[in-house]
Amino acid sequence: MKDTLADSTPANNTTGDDITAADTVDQILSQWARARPDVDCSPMGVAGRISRASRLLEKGIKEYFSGHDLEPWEFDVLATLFRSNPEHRLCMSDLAAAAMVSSAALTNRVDRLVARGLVHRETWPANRRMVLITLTDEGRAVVDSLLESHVANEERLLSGLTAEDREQLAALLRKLLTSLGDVRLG
Amino acid sequence: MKDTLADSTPANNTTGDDITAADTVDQILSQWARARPDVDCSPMGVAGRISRASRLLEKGIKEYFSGHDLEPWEFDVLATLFRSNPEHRLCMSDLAAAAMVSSAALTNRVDRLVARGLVHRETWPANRRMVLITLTDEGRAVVDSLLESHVANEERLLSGLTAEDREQLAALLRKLLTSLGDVRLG
DNA sequence: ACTGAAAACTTTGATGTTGAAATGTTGCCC
DNA sequence: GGGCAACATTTCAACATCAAAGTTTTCAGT
Repeated sequence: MKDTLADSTPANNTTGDDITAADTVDQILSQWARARPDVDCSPMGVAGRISRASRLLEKGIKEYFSGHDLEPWEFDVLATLFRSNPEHRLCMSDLAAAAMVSSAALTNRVDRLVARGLVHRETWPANRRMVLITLTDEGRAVVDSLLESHVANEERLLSGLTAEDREQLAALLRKLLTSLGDVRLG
Repeated sequence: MKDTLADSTPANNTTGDDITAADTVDQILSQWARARPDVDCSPMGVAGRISRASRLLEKGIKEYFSGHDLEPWEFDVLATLFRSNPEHRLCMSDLAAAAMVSSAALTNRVDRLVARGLVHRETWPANRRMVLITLTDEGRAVVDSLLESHVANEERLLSGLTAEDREQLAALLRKLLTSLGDVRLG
C-alpha cells in the first residue's frame, strides 16, 4: 500500500539504463531532475552518498558489537586509549577530541566505562585540573580480543569494493577531508 | 598543554612523507601501525574517513541553514515532500523512510512543521489509518527559495575536489552503497 | 602574595531520538 | 457478520547529546 502515494518506481529509469545499478541517491537525484530541471543537484550525489554510507556502515558496526555486549562508542573510547600511547592513558580533553564528542558527553561515557571496570579515572597530581583516563587490564583485554574481528567486520562491509577501489576511495576522501580542515593541529 | 600526554605529533611522519597531506585518519592509522603492527587496519582508512567526512559535511550544512532560521531536518522533510510528487504529499511511513528516522521521531517533526505552518496534516479518507502530509504554500516557498543556495553551499563544501574527483567519488560510493543493500524496493 | 583571567572538567536543563506499548483502522476468513 | 491478525500512527518512558553555567585549580601580572 505504501507505493500508492510514493510513485517512486516509474521515475527510476527515466534517466537511462546505466550499467552500474542505481542506489537510493540516484532515485532522489532523478526526482529532483523531474521537479526542478533548472537546478544542477549533482553536489547532492556526493554529499548524500557520504551521509548514507556513513549510516549504513555505522549500522553494520553496531550490529557486530552488539553480539559482544559492547556499544560502538565503548570500543571507540577504549581503542583510542589503546593506540594513543604505551600507557594507554589520555586526559578528558584529548579523549573528547579524538572521539568527536563534547566534554559533557565524554564525562557520561567515562562514568559508564569506569562502572564496567574497563577504564580507571584519576586526577593528575602535577596538574589537578586534569583527569587521566587509563585502560584497565580488562579494558586492554577487550581491545586486544576484539580489534582483529572488528577490522574483519569492516573488511566484510567493504567487500563490495576491490582493493583498488578502496585505495581510490580513501585517497579521494583524504583530499576532501584535508580541504575541509580535518587536520590534527601539531 | 594538551600535547603533554597525547604525543601524537612525533608519530606523524614515521610512515614516510607523502605528497598528499595527511588527514586525521592517517594519524590514527599510524598510531595503530605502531601499537599493533600485526593487524592490517586499512579498512579503517575507508570507514573512518566516510564517518568523518559525513560529520564535517553535516556541520557545514547545519551552519548554512542556521543562517536561514531552519534546521537541516526541516529542509530535509520539506524537500522530500517537494520532490516526491507534484502534489507535494506523502504519508507518514514513506516520509519516515525517506528521512531515515523512526516513525516516532517523524511524528514529533511533523508536529513542529505544522506549528510553523510549513506542512498540512490530514487523515486520508480512503484509509483512515493513514495520515497525509502536504506542503503548504509557505512550505513550498521555503524549498523554492533555499534549494539553489543549499546546493551552492554543498558545492562550496566540495570545492576541494575537481569535477572528475567528484564523479569518481560518487561512482565508488554508489558501488559501495549498492553492495550494502541501499536500493529502494520497487 | 593577591587578584583576576583562563583552563579542565562536571553538572544542569532543554531538546531530540529510540523502542515498545497503546490506539485506532482495515481486511480476511470461517 | 464476528473475531482476529496486520497495519499506520501516536504516546510514553528511558536515555543521549549539547550548550551553557558552575566548580576547582592554575598561572600571569603587579
